Amino acid sequence: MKIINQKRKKEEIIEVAAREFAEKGYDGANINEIAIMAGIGKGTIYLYFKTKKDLYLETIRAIVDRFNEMSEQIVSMDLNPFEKLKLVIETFFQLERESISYLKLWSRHQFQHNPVFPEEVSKIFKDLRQPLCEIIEEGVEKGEFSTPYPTVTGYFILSLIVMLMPNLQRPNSVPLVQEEERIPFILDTVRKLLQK
Amino acid sequence: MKIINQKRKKEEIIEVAAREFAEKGYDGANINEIAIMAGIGKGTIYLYFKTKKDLYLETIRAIVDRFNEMSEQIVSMDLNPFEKLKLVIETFFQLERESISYLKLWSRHQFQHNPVFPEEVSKIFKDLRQPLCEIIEEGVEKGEFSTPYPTVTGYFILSLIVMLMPNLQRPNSVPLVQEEERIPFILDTVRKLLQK
Amino acid sequence: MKIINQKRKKEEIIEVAAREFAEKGYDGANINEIAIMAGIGKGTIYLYFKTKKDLYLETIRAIVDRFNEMSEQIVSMDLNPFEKLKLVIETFFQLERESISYLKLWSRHQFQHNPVFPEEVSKIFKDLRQPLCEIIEEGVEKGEFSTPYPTVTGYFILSLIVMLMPNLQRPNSVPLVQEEERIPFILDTVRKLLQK
Amino acid sequence: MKIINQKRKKEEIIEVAAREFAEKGYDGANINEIAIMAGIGKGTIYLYFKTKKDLYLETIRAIVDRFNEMSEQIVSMDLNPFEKLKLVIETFFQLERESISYLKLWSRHQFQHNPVFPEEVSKIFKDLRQPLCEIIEEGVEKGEFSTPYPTVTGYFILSLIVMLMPNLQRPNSVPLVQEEERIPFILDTVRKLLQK
DNA sequence: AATGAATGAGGCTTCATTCAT
DNA sequence: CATGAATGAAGCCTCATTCAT
Repeated sequence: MKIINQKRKKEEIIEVAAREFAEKGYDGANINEIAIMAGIGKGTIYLYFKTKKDLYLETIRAIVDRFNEMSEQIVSMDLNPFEKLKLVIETFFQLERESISYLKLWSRHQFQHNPVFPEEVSKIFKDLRQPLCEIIEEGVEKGEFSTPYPTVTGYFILSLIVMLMPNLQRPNSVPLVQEEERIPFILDTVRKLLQK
Repeated sequence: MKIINQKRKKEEIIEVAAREFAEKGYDGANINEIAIMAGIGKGTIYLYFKTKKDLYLETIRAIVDRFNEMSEQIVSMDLNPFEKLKLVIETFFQLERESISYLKLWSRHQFQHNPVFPEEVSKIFKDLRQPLCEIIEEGVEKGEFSTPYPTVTGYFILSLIVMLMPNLQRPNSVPLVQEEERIPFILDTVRKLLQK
Repeated sequence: MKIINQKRKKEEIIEVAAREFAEKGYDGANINEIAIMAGIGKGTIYLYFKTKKDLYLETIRAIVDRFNEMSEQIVSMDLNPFEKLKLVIETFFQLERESISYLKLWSRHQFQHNPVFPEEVSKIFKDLRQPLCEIIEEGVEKGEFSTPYPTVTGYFILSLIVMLMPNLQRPNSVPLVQEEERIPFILDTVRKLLQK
Repeated sequence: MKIINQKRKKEEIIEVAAREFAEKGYDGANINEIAIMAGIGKGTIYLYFKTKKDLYLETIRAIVDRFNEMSEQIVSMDLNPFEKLKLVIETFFQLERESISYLKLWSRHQFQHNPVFPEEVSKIFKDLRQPLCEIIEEGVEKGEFSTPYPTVTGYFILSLIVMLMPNLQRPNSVPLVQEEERIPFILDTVRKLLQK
């Protein structure tokens, strides 16, 4: 019972911390502000996380776990690879609406070298499943897709998805693709990249 | 004469600052270390840049300028769009070898929602030319390429290029594509995405 | 009955607190650790002691009381002064084996200008009997001892005793005197200092 | 030149720090207050000392060095042991008047186990010369003194000296010996302890 | 023009103390 | 009575920035 409450409290703090870290970055984030936003005292955070770094890494870890959960659900479904891809893509756009902070933090480390705790973060990201990659590999094995680099293509599609999320981009950096056009466009691109 | 020296000095400082910012991020970067690495006194930096933020933004500005220069050179050449694309791609891989710091800083703002000075950096990036986008648009106009979203496709190819630069990625995050395979693979992908 | 239990509880806490204070000093001591070592909750300590300072002072007070009890026993015995001195000395070495924490705390205030709560501690130490001093004064009165400063000599002997307790000294600071040699050496010194 | 100034600055800070540490102990001392008392900014202290602990240990080290200098001077003089002892004793009382902070800090670690950085402090105190011990040993060798434990006797005399410094004692703890009586009394005691 | 010694705002972290259960 | 989760004051330390030389 107590342990469950502890866990819930940690999750609450992580939720708030994710917002702060996503908005201001690791160094810009302020433990005190996180506490205030979480409606608790500064010291309370230290009951649940040993240091700011710890809080950050546990936040990253929580994101990885959440992503993996979703990946597992989709990958294990009884669908053909293309339908699975579509589902993953839809799920990402759902995340954009529901968990933009998580998505920001994830993308900051998913793509490109980031200077905050590279080793530790890399270790955590080792556990992150890449459903697009897995599905494409599966499709190639089944003979439904064709590409010389399935994994790279998976990451590549991922970057296209992210590119079409205005909230993850610099303002005005990437031209608007109408919301309802995004998924068809991505699927069309997938087809081009993976057709036999 | 004096002004020329001033300009050279600024460029030298920016060169060093780019290394520091690329390696440690904005907050992690240390003005004193930049001074030491530049072989000058800490105070001297403040003769050329009002604040650390200023130095950072001017560094970003310098990168944008340098990139634009190269873009201008290539775009204005008398080549067909596909050959231009190839040249841009080759130039990026050349940058990877010669100016990794610039590339890191550029990619951090090009592809990541980076939390440092988003408005100011966005303003600077507004001036950044996107040669891939321009060339693809040109190719579409000339009827040599076909794609519903030329600009997005330009950014998309860009992200593929970056993805194949191990130095810009988390360690072990993206599978190795042999160096001599990279450009052919990218060009092949370009063809798939832009073929009529 | 309840009050008796209260008293016993206080004594238990003080016992543990003495260990912690002796080992880590006042500031280094940790209320939570004291609670854990005492097998009670942190809040419980505050049912018995208003503040950490209070706990410290009551610990000192307890030590003074315990020492006084022993002093009273010995001083009131029907022995000649020299035998009493010997008994006191033996008692101190017994304390070294059985109550090293008490001894450490006592000696820290008996011999060192210790910066924690000097006034309050001084007030408590006013009540501390100095059996060596008393006995020497008695001996001088009875004409068995001779010294111009009986009290100082008492303290002086005390410091010799403490000096021969390795556990109270900096590691390796004072050369070893074999355990069985200590009391004879002290008594010999006493004779030198007090002989007529 | 610059290095000399640096050294002088360090010494100035140590001078002030010694006062603060002597008065309030390590934990009670406040870096900011030390800075204010030294008439400098808080950050300046950190130009000369890496941490508060470092400042403390360097303060202890400075005390040890100063004491050693005096010891060397006296021990190497061409006097007989008894006259040297007298000189050492006089020097200590001179220190009492001129460097009470140093004396307080020294005595806090010279006598008895102290909880602040015991290992590091012990290492520094290993270098502290004990002139009384040295002189007594010399006297024993020359056949002028007689005692089974020359070193212990040296420490013992030392504790008598300290005991007669009211400023190092709890208020009212040790009875007053008139200032002009102190040295004769100590010398008399020395004679008793060391006579053949 | 160039320097680097000095500064102090700001942020992380600890821990004695409180109080709702 | 007893608890321990929660608090926030307090203090160490960093580092961008200043300014006297």
